[in-house]
Amino acid sequence: MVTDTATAGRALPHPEREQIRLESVLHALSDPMRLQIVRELAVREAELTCSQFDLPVTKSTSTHHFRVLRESGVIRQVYRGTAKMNGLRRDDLDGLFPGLLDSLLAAADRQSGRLRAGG
Amino acid sequence: MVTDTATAGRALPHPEREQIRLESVLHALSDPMRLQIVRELAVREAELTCSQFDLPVTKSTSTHHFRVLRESGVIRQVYRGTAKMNGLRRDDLDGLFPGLLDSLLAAADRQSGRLRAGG
DNA sequence: ATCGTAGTTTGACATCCATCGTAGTACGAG
DNA sequence: CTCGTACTACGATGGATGTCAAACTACGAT
Repeated sequence: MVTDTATAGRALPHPEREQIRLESVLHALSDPMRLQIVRELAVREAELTCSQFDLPVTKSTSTHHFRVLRESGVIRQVYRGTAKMNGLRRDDLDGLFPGLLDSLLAAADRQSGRLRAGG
Repeated sequence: MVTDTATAGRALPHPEREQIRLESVLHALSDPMRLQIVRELAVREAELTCSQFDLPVTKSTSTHHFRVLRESGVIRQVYRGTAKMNGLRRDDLDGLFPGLLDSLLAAADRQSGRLRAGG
């Protein structure tokens, strides 16, 4: 039943670093749900399972968003047992677009604070 | 008689600086056509008319893209006679999200060079 | 073997989006 | 007033997107 990649679990397609397209990254981050996921991944600085995020959508929709993030090269997903660990591809993004991720995260933080303060 | 600033015939709705949303900016820039427009505006550092861009789409589509950029707060559009001048809202964007625009432009430049080199 | 947990897949649906063509509007020059 | 230029508005269309519900798969624990 289990394939020969048993310990690694199922294989998930990721773009190579060189294949990551800026437009796809921006598109991935232009969704509030996905931006929230990325912000949380960045602040925790750890790999998180999908279910550790408290997203106001169903599981199917979560799956969809995580896949968009993975296929655009923003996160890396790895199976560990029944869980699926999600990690930010910080090295790849920083290598490709130095400073971009930090600017984006800072911008998101700023806006978040601004919205919280100004209503 | 050509007046300096106020032709003021048609007024175009722009979001105030505080109304600009990061997600909308990212969405606006996630389209290749619009990213190209913004890059050109940035490198020229001047206001350009719509027709000064050499976009591989029809005029209707151009109008659409410029409107998305304006409504997201990335560019400012002003009528001058029959022409429509387009300018990057650098001050507003830098004020809201310091460093973001430059990081994005640098990322776009990098990718452009990478794609040109690696075919 | 059975079960529960975690996530996937499929199908459906409403919406949005990029694009086009054609017809229309605004403005300056003659 | 008429004409050309520059851009807009409208309608259409094919494709992507976000969302859900329901059925399904994979894995660890009991």
